[in-house]
Amino acid sequence: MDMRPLKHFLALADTLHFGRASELCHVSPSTLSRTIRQLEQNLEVPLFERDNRHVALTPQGLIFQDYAKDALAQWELLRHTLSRDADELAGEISIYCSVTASYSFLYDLLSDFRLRHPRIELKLHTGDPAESMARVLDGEEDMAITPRPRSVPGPLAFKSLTRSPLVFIAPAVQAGWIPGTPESPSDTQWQNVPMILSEAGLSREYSDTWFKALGITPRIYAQVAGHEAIVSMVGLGFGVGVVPKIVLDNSPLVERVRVLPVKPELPHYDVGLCVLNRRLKSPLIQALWDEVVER
Amino acid sequence: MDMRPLKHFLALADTLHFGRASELCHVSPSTLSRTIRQLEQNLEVPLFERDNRHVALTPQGLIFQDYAKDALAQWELLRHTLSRDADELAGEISIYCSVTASYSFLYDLLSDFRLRHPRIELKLHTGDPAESMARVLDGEEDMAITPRPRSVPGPLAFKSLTRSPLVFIAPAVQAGWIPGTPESPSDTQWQNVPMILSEAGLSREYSDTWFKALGITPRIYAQVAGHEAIVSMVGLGFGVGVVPKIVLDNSPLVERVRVLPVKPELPHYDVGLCVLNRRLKSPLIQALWDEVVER
DNA sequence: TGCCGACATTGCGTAAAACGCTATATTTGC
DNA sequence: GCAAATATAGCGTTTTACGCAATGTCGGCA
Repeated sequence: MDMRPLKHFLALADTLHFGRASELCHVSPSTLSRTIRQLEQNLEVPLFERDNRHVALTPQGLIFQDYAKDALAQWELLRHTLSRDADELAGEISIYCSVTASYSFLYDLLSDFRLRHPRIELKLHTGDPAESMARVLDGEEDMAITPRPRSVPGPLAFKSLTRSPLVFIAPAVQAGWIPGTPESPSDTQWQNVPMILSEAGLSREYSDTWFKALGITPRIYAQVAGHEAIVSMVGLGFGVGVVPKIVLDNSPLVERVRVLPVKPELPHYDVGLCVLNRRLKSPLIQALWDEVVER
Repeated sequence: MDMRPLKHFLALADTLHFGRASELCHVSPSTLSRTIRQLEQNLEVPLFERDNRHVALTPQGLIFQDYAKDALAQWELLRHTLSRDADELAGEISIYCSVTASYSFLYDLLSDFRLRHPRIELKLHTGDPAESMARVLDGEEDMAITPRPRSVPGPLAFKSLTRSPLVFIAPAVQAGWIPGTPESPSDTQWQNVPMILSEAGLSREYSDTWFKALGITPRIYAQVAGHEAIVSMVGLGFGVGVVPKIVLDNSPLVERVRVLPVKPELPHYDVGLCVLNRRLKSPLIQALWDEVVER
């Protein structure tokens, strides 16, 4: 935006003298004269009454003077606002994660980040990790805390934050169907166990693979969205579930459940930050990304 | 003021697509791209995060979007305001006149003018007509109602509005010093008459000339600024005054004074509108001038 | 009254910039 | 891996902006 016409106008309105005003603006008198003429043609009203000897503001010029002062002030204010924002990163980052992530390591990460970039607002959306990839790919969220999938989609970048074993959990109270010897699984031992599994997502895939590898057909009692809900249901005694251990560690129901020491163990759950590759160029995203990389 | 950068920015911010935005703005995509880049360089902050495939507003872009909408709205508002003012004359005209003028013919003139140009504000300043010329010449007033001087100064235009005889007035009540036979003036008759005259101005000049022509040296009791004050003092019985008859006609004290039928009569007082020639180009001034000419 | 100086404006030649077309590089979706 | 999409850089042309010098006009002053 070229604000010179406004500045030139104001200089002339102040001095009422083309020569002096043009000096103030560091342009030739002819340039100033043409600038004013352009303004007048643009607005289709005369701003100055003038002859070869006198210059005076018209009533419209008086109105325009108010406008010009205002517009210039707003422009300068904008520049200051923006330049302050340029020095210090500011804006908004939306992060999708599970409740557990928001309670555990993510909390520390974001605390540090917030101290370093107080003017970046973080919007935390919690939900089922199974959806996290899709949400990031669709651009609904800037980032997500998500388990590393078997293969990371091309447009996505993934940075591991923590690992956590997937574990079988059973109610802390006794129940007839809880496998007595989880170290040596067998179809008979598992066929009557009511399983509480994720509807979808990596933990479900790993569970399915685990059962399939042992030739076991599990009895699925409930399919749940969100690991935290699995803990709840298991704690209530509805069955046996599979969750990352970190979910357990951050659950208020940890006393109500116990880990079944099954063999073979389930794979580890690699939890990390996930973001569109191209969005890494954004200074805000990059700042958070770098914070993670430092760890 | 070229507002296109703002329009282009807003189009891009809406569509987030250079191709479509450039169509909306009737420019080529490369032009739009350069316009945005210029804005960003000017403000020294990025407004869009973009690669070859995606466009997104930065936090600063969001701020600028608010600014741009606002600035454009104000600009349009200004244009409307000014164009309305262009159709209908608006502004301010200052007029200097005597109290009498403001009470008499000027009132009618301005009433009509106000109906025709309701958006022109008139600022009436009253004072001694003797000063009127100087005030107009100095640019302190746009116009003045003033007696036509013996010779009108070059830079001034004068348009006669009305004529009024200069008259001698005496108190209505009897007083020993009031000339008994004003039709035949003589030094003896006048030498003891306390005269109440203008400090300056045409009426004073004419009075002086009248006395001089008759070889009379008047006894000046008081020199007053403003004809109305002369009527007051005469009405109070302090002496004999010289005022334009029109002042008398508009005075509440008209019953307290009477006109002396002196011979020879004083010249007529030619009262009219006076304005700087060069200011006649101003549409406002011209409108009022034309109104006078029509009469 | 006539001349001089001040000053806004215009003509003109040059410099700069703006514009559109085309080409290019990169990315996405199939 | 290929083809479509798309923001952008290069380039030649057109438009615009700028300053200098000239012009015309208005006040002031002798």
